[in-house]
Amino acid sequence: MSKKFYITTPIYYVNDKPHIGHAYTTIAADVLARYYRQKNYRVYFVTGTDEHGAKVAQSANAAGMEPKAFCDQNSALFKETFKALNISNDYFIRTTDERHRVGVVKFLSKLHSNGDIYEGTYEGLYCVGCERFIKEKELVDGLCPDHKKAPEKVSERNYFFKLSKYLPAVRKLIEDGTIKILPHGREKEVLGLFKQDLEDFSVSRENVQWGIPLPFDEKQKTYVWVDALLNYITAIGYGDNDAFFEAWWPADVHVMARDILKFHCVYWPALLLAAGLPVPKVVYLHGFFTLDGKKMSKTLGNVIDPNDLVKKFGIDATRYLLLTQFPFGQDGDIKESLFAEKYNADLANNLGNLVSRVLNMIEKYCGGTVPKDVVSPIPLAHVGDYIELLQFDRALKELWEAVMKANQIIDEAEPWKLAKDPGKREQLETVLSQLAALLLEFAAAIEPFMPETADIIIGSLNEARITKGDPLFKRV
RNA sequence: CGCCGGGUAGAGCAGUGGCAGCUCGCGGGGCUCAUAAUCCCGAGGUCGGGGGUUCGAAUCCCCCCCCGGCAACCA
Repeated sequence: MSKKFYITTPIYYVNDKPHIGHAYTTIAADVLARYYRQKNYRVYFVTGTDEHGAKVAQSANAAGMEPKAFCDQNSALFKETFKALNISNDYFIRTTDERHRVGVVKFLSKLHSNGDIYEGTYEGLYCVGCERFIKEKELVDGLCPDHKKAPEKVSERNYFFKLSKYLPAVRKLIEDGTIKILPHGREKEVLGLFKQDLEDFSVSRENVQWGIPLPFDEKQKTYVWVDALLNYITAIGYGDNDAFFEAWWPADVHVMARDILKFHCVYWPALLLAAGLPVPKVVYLHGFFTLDGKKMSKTLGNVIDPNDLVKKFGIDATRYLLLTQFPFGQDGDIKESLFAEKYNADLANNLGNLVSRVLNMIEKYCGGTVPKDVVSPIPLAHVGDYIELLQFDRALKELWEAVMKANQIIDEAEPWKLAKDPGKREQLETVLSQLAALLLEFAAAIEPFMPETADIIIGSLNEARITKGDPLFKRV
């Protein structure tokens, strides 16, 4: 039996349309999923949408829709976008799914009966303008800095999770590497959190309507973050399919952006321990990016819709362009204006043109068949290792070095001259066969990143009669 | 206030103690199989500023400046 690999993205909040941040995370996870499938792992790849909470209810109201209808509409947008990006998820979970509700109820009931959930009162300062609780130290002269208004003192009856009881255990699991937090710098950040103010947190909301009712107090709704985290287990059958759940849990890797580190590296393991479940093996926090040096935001109007990129550059190019902006795991800046430049240079000129030259010469000089069975002259030794470490930029760099080297080989060998000299037939056939082998090896290695491109290259070279065909990437 | 990250050629980024690298762009040359593509050569950097450690620092330590993020249900 081959090894299993369960990989997740965060579930995305349906309050917003999909943007390139969502695309970035999901493409990265997709690369891993495809890579491990290629290695014959049994892979289960889950993404989905997070649909509860006051904010969604408000947005639905503003749109004149019922919350569920609003969620149906926006969740569908994510599904469509991921399809447009050729994301190979095995399952798409929605927190409004009935099976998710069943799992959440089971989970919370368990914690409640274990005594890890207790009733308390949350007291805080609430700013109506911000529509949130703010901390005393955030206030300027006793007023909300954004709205210049005094916050109201509000107390709310809530149920709390005994986080404090599990903190030492979670910390130990991180320190001894049972839960790997990557890249390495992030582990330090998480361990730093344990020295700060980690308190028991509320798992319910009294005045939120749009949510999953608590099994032990139907008037209260499940706090949306708890609801959301549980997707990782309900998606694989916690609550309605024990065998399936046992087969896949724990997650081999949770991929996400670094802003939700605390929820995934502290709260989530603690909740799992309380329920007597294994903890995830790896949590990978990738970097944040800015757009043209500015934070991505709706008010600045610099949000990029991944569907627009796909329309302009195609699916594989969009995947490539997003992952090659900066090292995965670090922060970086994305300049949309550079996409076209990089597309032309890397994809149209280097790779696309290489494929054209090789296919054309095989068609012209060798009658459309690869004459010899030889090995590629350029090894791709580390691509797999880099992918396993989520160093996508390095993997792609090694692949592109091979492409550039291939172009050099052609210029040095000058097959067009060899073709004119019958005495050099042997050399001609060898070099073209080597190039064909190189392209096949390249295609296999690029498949996790650019599945369609890989198929086209492999398909072209497997034709009974190879022809030049259409350009892989037209210049823009 | 706190916490995290960044400031390296015109642009985008690697490099974390030992002669400063890659890609794009730019200038010159070559080739003609190819998507005005490709190949070769070249110009271009006080590695944010200052101080220190060291035989030696972009790389380690201290101070400062600038940019971004988290803390706020936008990956």
